[in-house]
Amino acid sequence: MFTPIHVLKKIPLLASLTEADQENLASLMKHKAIRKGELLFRQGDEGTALYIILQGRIKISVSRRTDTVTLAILGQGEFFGEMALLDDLPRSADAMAMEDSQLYALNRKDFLSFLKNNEKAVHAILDSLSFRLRKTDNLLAEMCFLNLSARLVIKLVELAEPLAVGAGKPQVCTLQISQQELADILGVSRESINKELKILRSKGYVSTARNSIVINDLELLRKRISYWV
Amino acid sequence: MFTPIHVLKKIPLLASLTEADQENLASLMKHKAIRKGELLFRQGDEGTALYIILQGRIKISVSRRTDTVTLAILGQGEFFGEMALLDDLPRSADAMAMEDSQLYALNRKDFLSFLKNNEKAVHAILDSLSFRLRKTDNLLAEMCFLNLSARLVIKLVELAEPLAVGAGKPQVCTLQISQQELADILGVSRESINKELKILRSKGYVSTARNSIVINDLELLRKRISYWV
DNA sequence: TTAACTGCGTGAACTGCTTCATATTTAATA
DNA sequence: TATTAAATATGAAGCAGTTCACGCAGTTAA
Repeated sequence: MFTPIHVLKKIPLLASLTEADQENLASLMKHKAIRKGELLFRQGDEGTALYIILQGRIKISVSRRTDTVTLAILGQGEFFGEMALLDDLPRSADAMAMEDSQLYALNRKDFLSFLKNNEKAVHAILDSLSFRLRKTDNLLAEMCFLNLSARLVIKLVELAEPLAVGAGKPQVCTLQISQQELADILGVSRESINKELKILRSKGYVSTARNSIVINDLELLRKRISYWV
Repeated sequence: MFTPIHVLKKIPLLASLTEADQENLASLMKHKAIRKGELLFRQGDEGTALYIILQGRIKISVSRRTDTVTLAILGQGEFFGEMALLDDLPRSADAMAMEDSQLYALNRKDFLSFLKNNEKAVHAILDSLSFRLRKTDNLLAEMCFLNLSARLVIKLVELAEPLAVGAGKPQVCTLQISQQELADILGVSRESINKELKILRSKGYVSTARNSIVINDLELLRKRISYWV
């Protein structure tokens, strides 16, 4: 069976548990594999479970007609889907796998009784909700205050940050993302993204290819942000 | 002393408490009066207390240079400022009194120990954070999907809803708000709001005056929303 | 009772982003 | 390998909302 206990240990939500409790909880969770492009749930669905990402990336987004706006992209160790369990309202967004992914699913009943017995887990949830609220508020402010050029650079750096671990100079960083996905994240058209990337390319900040953007020097982009923020 | 216990009883956060506990908690809280236009705290401040609104309206907003975007307007019975207490980060926004207001302030230590001893209060906090997160996500989606005409009507109805209690037909409703304030809420310029209001006025939906907008028939506006949403 | 200020009303010019149309390149698959 | 589909590239036209400029009316302060 697939039991990556080393992943569980890294999850803040579960960090407070003893190893025995972790294993115990793990046995309650259902392992779930999902292929790129598949929907885990969609807006309006009843919320039945919380998900923890063992591997892969999950996109949380809201759609209307043909338009889509991406609220978050979550990766290994992060969890999502707890909101509908807490307030008993329908799913507020879609959750889709951006790549083949491995998840743990914890159903409503087990999640709530887990919360009841683990004060630290409650704090982890409170922390995470606070964090997300701050992030969304920020996003809203950015949306109002900054134009696309600025928002794109900020988002590129944000996406690159977790990938740029090495200390080499210059810090090169490859984002596996399509222009359409970037457009959805920033709430603009794909063409606008393309136009902005052209400018960044001409200035040597990035190189682009199909489904990828290479940041040639992350530090340079970081400096560029301070112009606006 | 000013002890509006009838207000406390209506606050979901405290509803689970016995009357004795409510009085006890009330004695821990500091009463605070604040005049229109005064700042309770500003972005970047250290978070020292949670506030409960006894009377008045508090605007939560973020500013940059001369621009402002309003994240929420809170009224009687609502609480705010808990985020910075939960995650120990600086205030993420400004809080300003839109009118002379009466508040209760509960300091960090008392709030956290209150949470520790009241499971239901924890749930109230979780609920409220979930609710706000849903609301902000919605706002972001609206911002991306809808033009100003739509967003303005939606916001007018949202602001009018709590004031329109009577069942008279048509439901008339007066909003005490300036065009600048509306503009800040919707993240657009005052001139744009003025232009849209002119259209709504010409169609008979609203009448306007200095610092006020009268909705002539709330139901009519509600119907108008369904065109877009 | 002026004077100064604040909030509203409005037009003109501008601009950032959208939409549409059309190619081109690259990857998937029959 | 040929065919199809998906992602990128780019320009032209349009439009929603901004900025700036100004006038006006009601409200507050001197």
